[in-house]
Amino acid sequence: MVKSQIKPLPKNAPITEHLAYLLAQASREINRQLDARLRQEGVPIEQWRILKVLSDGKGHSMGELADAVLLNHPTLTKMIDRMASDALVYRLQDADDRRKVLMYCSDRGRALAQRLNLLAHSQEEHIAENYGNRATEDLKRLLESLIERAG
Amino acid sequence: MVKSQIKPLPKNAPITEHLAYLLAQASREINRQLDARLRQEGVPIEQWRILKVLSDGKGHSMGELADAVLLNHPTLTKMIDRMASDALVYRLQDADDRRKVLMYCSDRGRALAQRLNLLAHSQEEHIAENYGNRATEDLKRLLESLIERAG
DNA sequence: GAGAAGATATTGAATATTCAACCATTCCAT
DNA sequence: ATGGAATGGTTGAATATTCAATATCTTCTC
Repeated sequence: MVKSQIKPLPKNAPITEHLAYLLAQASREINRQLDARLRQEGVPIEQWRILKVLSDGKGHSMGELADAVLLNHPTLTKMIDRMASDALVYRLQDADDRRKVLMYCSDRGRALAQRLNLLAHSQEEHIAENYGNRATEDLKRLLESLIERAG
Repeated sequence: MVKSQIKPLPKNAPITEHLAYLLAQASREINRQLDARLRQEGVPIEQWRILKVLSDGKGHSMGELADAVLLNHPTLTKMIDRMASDALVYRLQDADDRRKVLMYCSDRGRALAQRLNLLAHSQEEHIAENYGNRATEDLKRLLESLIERAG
């Protein structure tokens, strides 16, 4: 039995060998493509994420939502302000813990979410076609386990 | 022979099943950790990338650099302004094509780059330890090929 | 149960990013 | 060679994000 063939990252490896860089590059590119599709509805990616999470119909607190959609609290507050004035979502104070604000999406928001889901779904399919189902699935599973350990 | 076992993404899959989301989440988390380390030197990730690219000693045009460090042009211009006033980098007009500006890093910049490389390298090692060499390598190769096809 | 400590969300000022317009230079066609 | 298109970079205004401070409510402790 032979020791692992994998060589350690050389001290002065090019930036393209760093995991942090590869993740940033891939994320940037894929999200740029997704963004281009969602712009058909004039909606930035973060709003799609918010609508998607809220379309389960349950109330979600701001903190919960911020984690789920990868935004920090003040940024989310301001984005929700915009979406509320577009009548896509609305706030209700939590009766059990009155510090909390529960977010819901309106019928209008839910309808938009559905149209956005179609656009996002078609992008996923496009990736799977070009890149291969196997590779796509492998990549997703590796990312999930990285996220789990890194958290 | 059996057809692929991989099932297509359901129409209303949770957001955590979307590749774009997983990439954003993983990139955010890993880069947040890297950022925390680089802050020991008071430098944001983008400046590390810039210094790393420029420490080959050759001149790099702004456009070239913007691509390499994942910033768009105006953002890069302003960041270079700051780094130039910190005497980390300097501009020289390209003699062959006077539209271009070539960027170089100073000795001070190169020294900082070396310290940053150590911090970044130790993070890579930390990831490889916690996550496994095999998984880390697999993930990198999958990301590289995704980037290649998506470009 | 009173008061301190912690949690949740928002705000306002400072900072950073983006979009569109701009200037300078080079390339290309005539 | 000359005028128009294309390329490379910067700037300024508009927009978005972040940090620190704040207000409100809950929980814990004595």
